[in-house]
Amino acid sequence: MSDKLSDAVTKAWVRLVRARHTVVSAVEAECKAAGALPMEWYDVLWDLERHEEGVRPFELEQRLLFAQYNLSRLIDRLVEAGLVKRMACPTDKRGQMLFITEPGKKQRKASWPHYARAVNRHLGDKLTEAETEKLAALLGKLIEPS
Amino acid sequence: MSDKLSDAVTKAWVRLVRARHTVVSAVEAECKAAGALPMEWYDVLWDLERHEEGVRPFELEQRLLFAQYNLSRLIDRLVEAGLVKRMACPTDKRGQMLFITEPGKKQRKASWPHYARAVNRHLGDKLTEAETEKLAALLGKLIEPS
DNA sequence: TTCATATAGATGCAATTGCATCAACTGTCA
DNA sequence: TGACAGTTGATGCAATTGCATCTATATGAA
Repeated sequence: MSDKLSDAVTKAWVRLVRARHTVVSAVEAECKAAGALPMEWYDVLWDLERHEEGVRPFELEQRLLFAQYNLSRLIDRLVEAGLVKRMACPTDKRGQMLFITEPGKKQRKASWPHYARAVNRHLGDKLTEAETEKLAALLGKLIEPS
Repeated sequence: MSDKLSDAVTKAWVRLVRARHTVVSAVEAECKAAGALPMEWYDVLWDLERHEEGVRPFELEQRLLFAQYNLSRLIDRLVEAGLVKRMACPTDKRGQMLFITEPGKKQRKASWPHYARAVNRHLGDKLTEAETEKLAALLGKLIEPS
């Protein structure tokens, strides 16, 4: 029983993977061509920008669903690119606090319109407002903890 | 205008990425722990199994949305593992025909129940039948060519 | 305190991916 | 025909990812 998949579940599974792939690769290709930052970089910068008080890497890891070792190296790259600053964490000597730099803010902001346009084109324009809300609601159920 | 994202579109975009990540990583982790084949291997084998007459790599590329260079090397690995056979293509000397081997069929089949259970658990069980169908229909609209 | 266990983050190494480009055909059109 | 653009698949090299493990510090129980 539990190792039968209904047609509906199979279809939803396949389409979840396909739709995400189709939409994300179209958006990323367009944004890359336009010179925008990669999506992951954008996400980190955006999170840091909304938390001016500083962010711990493990928070980012949880909020953005990164693997720890990938995030660690992504931060390296962001720091090297001058978009993020690492500071020692005052309350935990193991840890660090991350901050977005001015160039980071500038580049994040410059990338935004490209993402907005691309997401509208490849997602927003394909659904009505009501459908979009319905989709978000259904996807929400897949994310909620069990 | 087109570089504004409505709240609904933003939410759907974020959740599309999150939901796929959450569901796929849960499914893959479970299947891997159970000793099942990786999802990509499974997909290729399943496609080959349904096309006993042989499959050209470029067909796989289109049907399964692989990048050409990734597929080329994935096939290398499958051949090396003895799950797939490469044969010269009789009608196009540039090309090849791919076939699943008996061990390939066996392993594909052995992996199936693990995928079925995991997909049921992480997707099917989170939605009603009607919701699942609605989700598939909405995702379908994101895949359809423009 | 003091030891055991858990958490934060980094890193060496192997595997995979992305990019650019190549060689070997095919198919088309003059 | 025969040049030429297009297709099929492979590959060198750099970048990224995954895995396992490590160091340093924190935390909690005895």
